[in-house]
Amino acid sequence: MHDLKWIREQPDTFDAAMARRGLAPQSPRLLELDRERRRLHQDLQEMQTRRNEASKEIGQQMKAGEQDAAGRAKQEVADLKRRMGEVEAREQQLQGELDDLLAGLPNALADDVPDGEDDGDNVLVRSWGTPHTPDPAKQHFELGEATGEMDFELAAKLSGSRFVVMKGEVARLHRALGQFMVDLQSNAHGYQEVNPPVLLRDDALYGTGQLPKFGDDLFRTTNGFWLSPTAEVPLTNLMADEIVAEGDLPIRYTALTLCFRAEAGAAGKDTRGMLRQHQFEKCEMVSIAHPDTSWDELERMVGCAEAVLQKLELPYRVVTLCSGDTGAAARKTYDLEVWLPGQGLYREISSCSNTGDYQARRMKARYRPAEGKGTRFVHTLNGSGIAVGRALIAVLENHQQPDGSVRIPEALRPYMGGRETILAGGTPA
RNA sequence: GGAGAGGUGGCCGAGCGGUCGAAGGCGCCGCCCUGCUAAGGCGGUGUGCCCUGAAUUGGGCACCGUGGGUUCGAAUCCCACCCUCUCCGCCA
Repeated sequence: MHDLKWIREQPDTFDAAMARRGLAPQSPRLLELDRERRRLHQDLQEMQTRRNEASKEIGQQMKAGEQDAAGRAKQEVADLKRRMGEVEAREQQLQGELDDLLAGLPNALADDVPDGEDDGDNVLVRSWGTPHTPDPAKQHFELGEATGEMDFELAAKLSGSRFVVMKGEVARLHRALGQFMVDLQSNAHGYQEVNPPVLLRDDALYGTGQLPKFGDDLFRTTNGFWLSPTAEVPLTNLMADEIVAEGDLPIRYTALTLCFRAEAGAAGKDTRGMLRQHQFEKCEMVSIAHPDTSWDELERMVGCAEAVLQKLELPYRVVTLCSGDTGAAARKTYDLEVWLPGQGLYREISSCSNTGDYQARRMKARYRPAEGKGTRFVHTLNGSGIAVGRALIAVLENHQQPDGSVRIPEALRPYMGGRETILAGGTPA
């Protein structure tokens, strides 16, 4: 959601920002609606003022027994009310139109976001670790299916495509990864652990920007709940309609939750294996930040996500998403891409964004400045810290041994009952 | 799912047709008093929008769960919806 005052004051800047998103100039129509709406609003206010005055007069006249005067005043208010009804209906219509337009517009990109079409134009920031390709370099599903502990056919029986059944050591590894991540983000990085609902109401999805435009990507229950596509939604919406003290910022939350995505636009993409599932686990980080420090907070958050990959000994690189690849709610996004030797590619495993006040405006999340009056919108950030299913893939593929077994990285062993290796000799646990 | 109660300002809690943006208390902020502390005194303390302005200036409008309605006038009356709580049922 954009600030109408900003659009009024700097329509050219605003249109330039929308142009980077591939949109035609929006300000002429918005400002036309805004002008007309405000004109009607002023008329309405004047009529309301007069009505309030007249009603007071009527009260006094009735008390004083001046029936005639009271009758005349009542007539005046009756006329006024008829006109007010018309003006009010028109104003509401314009307001609705304006809200709909504004709600559908993407966030303005940060100045340092590179221009580009798609993920091919993303810009490398740094990389960590040395990608190596074991021989043989099996894909994760080959490793998992070899012992029967990762089973897609079994999952298809229950739920169709884009689901998996994990068993034994693979299931244990998956659980270990999730625990490890949420422990790291909460204990070491200061994010408060939260266990939120993942069945959500319309308002929550609207607040973070999935609605009204991207409902197709989501699952919905028959009684109107949305299945959370990421804990970003419940965690960020904890701040909806709240006003916090300036000194309370930043507020940092983390949660390990299931995520559900319809993957409507991904037909035929990544159909093999666990890379793209309708249901997956993710450790999410959300920061509620002061506007002055939200860019620093973004860098910090990326570091918190990177820490996971470093401790898991997984080579990765950090890229800045280009204009065409940056999500609608974000001002700027860093992706972490982990090396997957089975595919011989870097693949996204975390995405960290600063949305500025875009989501905060939608959900009315504010803080009270220590100095001065009024309230200001907070900035909200979200990042994966990190996707559990994809981390599982990365661990299997990067730490696979020639015999098909997989070495457990040091940091994970406490969560694996001390085990150093799994899938040894193709023997199920 | 059945029966009942209720949704008012940061919190508690009055108000039940006009003078209510809303008593009172708590909390918070400022000042005063008390040679410390506690107690006490005075004042202030919601949000959004519109007009105006150099301004944290002046003025106005709206908001007492949400949306409608009745009325000259609604926090107060009526209707619908949402939510919360209690008991019963079911259940991890």
